[in-house]
Amino acid sequence: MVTRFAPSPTGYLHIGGARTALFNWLYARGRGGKFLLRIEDTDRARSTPEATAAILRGLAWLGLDWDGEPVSQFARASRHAEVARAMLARGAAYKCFSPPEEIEAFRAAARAEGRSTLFLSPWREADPATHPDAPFAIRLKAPRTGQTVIEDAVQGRVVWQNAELDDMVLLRSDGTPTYMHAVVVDDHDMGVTHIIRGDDHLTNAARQAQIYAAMGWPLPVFAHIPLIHGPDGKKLSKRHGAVGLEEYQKMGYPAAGLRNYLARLGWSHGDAEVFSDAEAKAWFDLSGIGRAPARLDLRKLEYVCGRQIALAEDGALLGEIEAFLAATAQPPLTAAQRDALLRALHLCKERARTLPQVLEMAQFALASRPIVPEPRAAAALDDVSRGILRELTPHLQNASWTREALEAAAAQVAEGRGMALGRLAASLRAALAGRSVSPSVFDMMLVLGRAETLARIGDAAG
RNA sequence: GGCCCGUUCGUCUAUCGGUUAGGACACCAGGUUUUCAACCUGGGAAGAGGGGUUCGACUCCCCUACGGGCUGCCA
Repeated sequence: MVTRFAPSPTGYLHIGGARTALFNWLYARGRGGKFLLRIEDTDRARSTPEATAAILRGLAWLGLDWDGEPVSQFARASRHAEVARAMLARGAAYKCFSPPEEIEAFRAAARAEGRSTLFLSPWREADPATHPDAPFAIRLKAPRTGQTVIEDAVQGRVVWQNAELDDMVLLRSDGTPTYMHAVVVDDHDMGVTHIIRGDDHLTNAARQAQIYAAMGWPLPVFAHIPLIHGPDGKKLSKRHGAVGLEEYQKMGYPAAGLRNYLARLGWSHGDAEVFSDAEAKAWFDLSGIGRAPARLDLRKLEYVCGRQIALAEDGALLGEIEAFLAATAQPPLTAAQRDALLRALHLCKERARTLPQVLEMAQFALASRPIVPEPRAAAALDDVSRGILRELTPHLQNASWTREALEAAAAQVAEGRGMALGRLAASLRAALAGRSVSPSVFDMMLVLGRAETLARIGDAAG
């Protein structure tokens, strides 16, 4: 089986498009099929190489790998024309000499009078001998009676009366193919067996089915998925905030979290909420896709991302962090920082929902001496606190470097002073991390090691 | 205007004729805690409206309302 994602390169990769791509990818990857990419760049005015690059970059970041080289629809124009001529030859299409302005005028008048705007070309049954020597479009000779039926894997059986569908243009009078025709020819030639796309194409499916029928090509399975809406239930647009996938990357959502969240948006597998890619591939099925549009909920996205961060392997998480730093134009990690981060990551995963939050928690490992405490942390380093830190120092020098021993040493000193361990911990946190929020102070000590820990405490205690 | 699709807690959803309508996010209360989180326990919260069909409808049919899509020699 073969699926595909076919975006128009007219801008960034839309979050909705990313989900469509994800569904196609999951379906193919879960079944040992192929996932192809086609760039629908026939609109020369709006298509740009930059947009194509942005889309490929977005898919790569999301972790959706495609098979083979991306296909350019524009590059296949001659093939589209060839098929249109073949349809002409077999009588499935005809030359229409009606000038576009004339058709437009007809439609305008029909609309104004409340009549059907369905245009029936007078050239449909014309004798070729009467053809003028003039520009013509090639139109599909669509059936005028009966029905066109799509057994949609998501929407169910959808029926159109053929009398309500007009003869669509396949090839324009300038010889270029229309979108409707190019899509069918490409999907057929690429061997696409399952078309999973937004339900804004549901009506198009009827017209495309007519082309498949005219060529005698087998109809692929259609699955028209509902679009993603904004929190207000309206179609997702820029006024809702972020719509481009790259914006989500820059906000620090990990790709694994986005994959998980997006998969659950409009699709479900029982009560499963947080799952791995392997599980998603194994479970994903067209029958699990809902029919109603889903709204984007950033809070749940964050929750899922938090869980995925907690579940991530350190190496994979490090990769996500480095991609995040690059995407947000921050300085890359030094080799020493990489090592330190790798050692500290297990302390930061459980308590972060986004990558910047991981970095925030890992600050103690990334920073180097002298640690300059933030104002909030500095308050925990008054004269009394520094005295206590000095008192604690010899205990730490002698303690075995285990969490239990370190905690016992601190508890002993705190008790001796008749103070709560929490207050001593705050001072240690300020000395070790320079922050008022960090992982457990004893965990930080284990990661930093005895020498670094004592050096930082010495710096702070004066 | 015509055609087509949709409508379960605030949000994502389960249910595929018989359930006290389940789960998750969010929210509220409590617990745990060296910070922030995380985590644990408990709580409130839903079938758009109206007709049918049926012993019995969230589930099937019809109408209405409200959303959305298509209706191009755009994609």
